[in-house]
This record gives sequence, C-alpha cells and structure tokens, in this order.
Amino acid sequence: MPASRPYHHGDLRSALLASAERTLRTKGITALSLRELAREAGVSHAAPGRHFKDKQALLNALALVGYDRLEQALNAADDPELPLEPRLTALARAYLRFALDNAELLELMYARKHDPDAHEQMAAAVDRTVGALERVVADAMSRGEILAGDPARVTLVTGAGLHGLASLAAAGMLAPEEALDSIGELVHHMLYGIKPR
Amino acid sequence: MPASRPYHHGDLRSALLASAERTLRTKGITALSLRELAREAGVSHAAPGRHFKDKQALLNALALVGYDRLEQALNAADDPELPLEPRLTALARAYLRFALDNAELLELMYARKHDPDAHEQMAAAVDRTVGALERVVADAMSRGEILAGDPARVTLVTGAGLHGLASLAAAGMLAPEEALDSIGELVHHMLYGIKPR
DNA sequence: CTACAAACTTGACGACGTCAACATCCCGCT
DNA sequence: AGCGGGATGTTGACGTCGTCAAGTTTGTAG
Repeated sequence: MPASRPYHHGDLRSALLASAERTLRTKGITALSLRELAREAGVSHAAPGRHFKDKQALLNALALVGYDRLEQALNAADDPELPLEPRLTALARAYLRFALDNAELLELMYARKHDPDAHEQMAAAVDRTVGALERVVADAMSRGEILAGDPARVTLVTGAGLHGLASLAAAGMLAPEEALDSIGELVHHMLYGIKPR
Repeated sequence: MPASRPYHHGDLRSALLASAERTLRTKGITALSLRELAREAGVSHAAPGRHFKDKQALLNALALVGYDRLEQALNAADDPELPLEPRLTALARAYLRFALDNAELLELMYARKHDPDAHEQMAAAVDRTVGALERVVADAMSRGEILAGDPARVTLVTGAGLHGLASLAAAGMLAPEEALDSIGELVHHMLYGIKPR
C-alpha cells in the first residue's frame, strides 16, 4: 500500500479493507461488522461511514480488490508460448488455487449485487478478469488449435467449466486435492470431449 | 421430514421457511430477519428460536429445501429413454431454469457452511442432487456412448460445466437468454470437445 | 492567515439476535 | 379420567449493530 498517512489519521480506507479481508478469512462474513473494523483501526464507530456509505459498499469494494488480485494471478499464470492444453491447464490451476486460498472472498465476489451501479463495476471487473481466458481462446483459434467459431461462445463454455470447478471447490463441496487432481482431466475433456473418437 | 404437524398455533416451522423464502426472493438476504418472519407469522419475536436454534440454522434448513426442490426438478427432467446428448441437454436446461428462477436461494445453497454438522447435511443433499447426473453418465457409459473410465470423474467434469453455467447465470454475470442459448453449445462441447476432429 | 472542506467524534435511535424466566397447551401414562 | 412433563409460545431484557445528525479537528487552497 502506497503512502502511509497522507492524512489526519492515516489511510483509513485501506486499513478498513485490509482488516475486513482478514476478518472475512478468519471469522466469516457474519462476524464482520463496521464497528469492529473501526475498533481494530483505532477510530470511532462512525468513521467508516466517511469512506463507505454503506456496509454493502465496503463489501463491494472488497470484492473489487478480489477481482484485481485474481486478474493479476491469472495474467501471471498465462504463458502465451505454451500449446493450448498446458496453457489452459496452467490457467485453470491458477484459478483453482485462488479459489481455494480465498474461498470466502470469492463467495463475496460471486455474490449478487442489488445496487445497479455496483453491478456495473462488478461486471467490468469480471470482464477484465476473463480477459486472460479470452486471449487464450483467441490465440488458439488463430493458430487453428481449436475449431473456428465465435470466440466469445467458446470462452463462455470454457469459462463455465473452470468456474464450476473452482466454485465447487470454494464452496467446500469438493475436497481440495480432488479438485486439483481433476484439473488435467477437466481441461482434457474440454478439448477432446467425453465421447469416443 | 420430521413431519411437523399442526399444533397449538399451526405449523410454525414451515410457515417460517415459506415466509423466509418469499422474503429472500423479494427483498434479498440482507432484509431477512427472524423478528420480521415472526411478525409475518403472527407470533412473538422469540418464537422462531423454538424451531431454529440460530438464524443460520433457519438458513441451512432453507438451503436443504432448495436442494430437495432442485433434486425433484432434475429427476423430473431426466428421460432415460433419450440418447445422451438430448438427455444431457434436458438436464442442463432444468438446472439452468432452476438457477434463474431461484437465484437468491441458490446463492444460499452454495454458501459455505461453518457448522460441520450442517456441512455434512449439505454434502448429503448435494450428493442426492447430483444423483440424476450420475445416472446419466453411468447409463451412457454402459451403453458405450462415452469413453469408459471412472464414472465419478466424468460426472465431476460434466457437473462442473453445468454448475459453472448456472452459477454465472444466477450471479447475474450472464444474461438469462444468453445462458439459455448457450446450453446446446455447452453440452455439445462437453461431448465432442473444442478441438477439430 | 483565513476560510473551507475533508476526516473524524459524539451521541442517539431503532432494529436485530439471543437468552432466561414464565405461561400455555398437547399427549402419554397410570 | 386426570395428571404431569415436555413441547410450544410469550415477555422482557441485554448487548451489538448500522445509520444518521450535529459538532469538532485538521490539512490545505486561496
């Protein structure tokens, strides 16, 4: 975090977000209260209201932080030099790792937003995050590694598979090892299907 | 279920669950309070405590109701006579329809449970729900419609795809029509892959 | 240096979840 | 038949919470 205390009492906004993420991770979302965050930051109970109009506004901001980090992780994991299958596998592995390491945060990111303004921001963040996958599909298509067609459609179908696996793992419906072990198979099946050739 | 029969004041437990689902659907989960539910049921503010030890306990029970209904919908949509592709498509369509019609409830069903006891119940419900898909895969395998292998693995990979699409749609990250339009393509790609043959 | 706006405090309000103590009513047992 | 226990519902209270309005401090622009 840049600039420690540009202001009167420090960078409260960032402190609140960091504290919120810690609480989310350790005690769950039900145990997250603005007043408790204020206490941890050493400010009065109403101070958070200066930076987030709502509790929901703080949660939305936290979700955006999550998308930023996920996007970074995916971009870092993407090696354009690789052939399609290992390239997709690496991307899937990065997504799954993020999901397992940030299950509660991911739940927040997936959560339905009621404020249309927030929904718009979230949609933009999702688009940015999906960018890595879109590039992989577009590259593969231009190299003839996959069937020609609408790249957006193929991205959607592929993304649904990755998202589903990560989502199941984050929700605890899948043991982490089982999820990790399934990555290769998932990608392989996405490429070759499950019918005999 | 533990057949709650009419009693002194009626079947409060079911009334609370029904009311909770209605509120969840119309006003979102943040607007759901035990006291409000009690008011709607015409009982005192502490009465719900007799049937649900916790607010979370009520939410868990509601999630289980959701799994029951989803399981029913999937079983009703499964026609074992159909060949694999249309059979899978019908199943996917049913799942997606449920997700679009019960987005908030689905979010609750996916939500991470902290109580290990509740988690166990939830896992059992998921297993029951996945049953329909497992049957499809097992049948297809025994008929030679798909490659031989571990049915559980194929079910997982297939389920991840369906779950991902439904999850994206329920979270509002996908327009409902777009999701519905993608079903055929999703299933087709799951069967045949995205690589040229 | 002054005045303004941003950052924070204080105090209050109503709503909430939960608990303990009490009241009421059903049902099985003798 | 009637009695007693246990399930169901009520009342009141406690502490916490989100949010707002009004006041206070502090950095900074003019």
